Amino acid sequence: MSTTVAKALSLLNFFSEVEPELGLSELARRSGLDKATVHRMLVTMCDQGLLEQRGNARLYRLGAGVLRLARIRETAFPMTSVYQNSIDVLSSTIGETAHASLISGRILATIGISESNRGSRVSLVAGEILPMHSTASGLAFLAYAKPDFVERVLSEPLKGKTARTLTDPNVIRARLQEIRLTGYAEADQTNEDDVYGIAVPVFDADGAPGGAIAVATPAHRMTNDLRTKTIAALFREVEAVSSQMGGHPPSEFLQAVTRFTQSRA
Amino acid sequence: MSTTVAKALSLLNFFSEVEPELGLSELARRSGLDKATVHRMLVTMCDQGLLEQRGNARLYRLGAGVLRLARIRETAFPMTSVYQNSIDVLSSTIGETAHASLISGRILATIGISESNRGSRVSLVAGEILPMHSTASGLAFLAYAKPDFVERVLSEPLKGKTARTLTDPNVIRARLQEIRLTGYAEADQTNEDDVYGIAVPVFDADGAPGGAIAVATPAHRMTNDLRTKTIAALFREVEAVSSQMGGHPPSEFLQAVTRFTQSRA
DNA sequence: CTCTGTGGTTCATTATTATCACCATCGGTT
DNA sequence: AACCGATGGTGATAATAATGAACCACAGAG
Repeated sequence: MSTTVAKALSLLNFFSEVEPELGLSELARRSGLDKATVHRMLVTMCDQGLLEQRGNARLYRLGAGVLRLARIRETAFPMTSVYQNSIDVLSSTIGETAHASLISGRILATIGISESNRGSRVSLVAGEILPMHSTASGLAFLAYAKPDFVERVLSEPLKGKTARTLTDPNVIRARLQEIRLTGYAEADQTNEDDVYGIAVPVFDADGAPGGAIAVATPAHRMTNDLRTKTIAALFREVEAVSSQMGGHPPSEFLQAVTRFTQSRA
Repeated sequence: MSTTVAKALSLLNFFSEVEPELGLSELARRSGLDKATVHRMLVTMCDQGLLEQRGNARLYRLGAGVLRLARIRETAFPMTSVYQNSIDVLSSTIGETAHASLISGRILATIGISESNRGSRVSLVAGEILPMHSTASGLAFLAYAKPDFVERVLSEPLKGKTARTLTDPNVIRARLQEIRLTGYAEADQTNEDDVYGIAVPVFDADGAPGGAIAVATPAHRMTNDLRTKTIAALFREVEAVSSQMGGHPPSEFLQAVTRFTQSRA
């Protein structure tokens, strides 16, 4: 994080669906960097198209450059379309909100959402960053991530999002071991009150986790039946996604899936 | 361009639909930067999610971070969807390939393509950067851009893409004046042989040009009839796009449109 | 009219960055 | 095998670019 490029790019993480425009002082405050420093970075990022200034207004927003880059990536390596397909299936069959996330550097980024059409449902914001330790998706990813990646995450301070969030690294390590045995991760109100999440990792061609797909349910609505139904659906879709993108889940994961399906029969 | 952040971000411009993955040495060569420098930049950009390394392979490609950023921008300020709609209409009514581009920093980036379904048609690559001086879109944009922007573009060396490319700044300035009078720009094989482009600028809420929409036709197929038909369609769509996005074309442009429609009646 | 916030600028100091040389590895040739 | 020319990647030092405090100008609130 000591490089200037990293500092500049980290400014991009402050933009979100709910705050798509930010001012100079605001960004300086949040990043902890000097106003002059931030200003220079913003100007160069505008110059490169990653950001742009709202006409007369002084606020900054994400620029057209990100649209172009995303388009290049998506035409060369279609992933959002594949994931979107699967989470659409999930939300319609389960009747709850589903979402997909991909590892982006060291953070997990939501890249697809499919909300259920029920009146009461979990609502998510596009492009949100999922905490690794408190979300089902994060835990599912961590369980299969490289050990040094896991340790880097666990060495950082783990924010308690709710009263039930796991913040003890040792407890989390034990949890990851459980997840490796079952193949899926659960987050019962550990990231947000009243939200029960179940997630499954998605793997790339090298057997490394590339992200996760998940279903988020209002906690009070979760039953044992819905739980097994959701897990089965997630396993089905992770299989579909893997085959479409040439992913190769590790044998450890495939065995867990087999155990689950056999125990149901 | 002297700042390190700009140098790092400029590396992103070497990725394209046809070359979605690039190696360290290749990027160093094209950028003219030192290998070690480029390597450090690539590592930090990977760390920030803008890039990622293809598993075991050494090549770098655009990361999931750009997908996330694009999603945030698109949900907050939907533009690609609006543009896509218009160019779909264009390509189907005219029967030729249409595309849309947005200003991204100092470059014009293709963010939407709608190819015609004819056997012989102009084919475009997604995410391509359009030269300002040799494409119809570029000229249409320049004609309404701020003078200092125009001069900055014209002060750089202008590459002759074909035998017919305009490279003399003074000739181009005169051309921009003509475009302001007519409201549309034409590029008869000035960017690519056998390609005849017609473009119209799109304006944002402040009356500044934000991009362009264009129709590209195989040059041999262009007739006076097709020409006027295309221009009329472009004017219709730029009006549609403007109203949907709250754009405000300057009076100079609106007058040119009026002159065109009256001359047809 | 002050007070406090904003976006933006300047410039001496300092810390980051660029550069060179280097190493390990791979694949094809001789 | 030995060689060659690529490749990706690494470290130390010289050179450069980043930093941060103080500074404007402006706008809205009291």
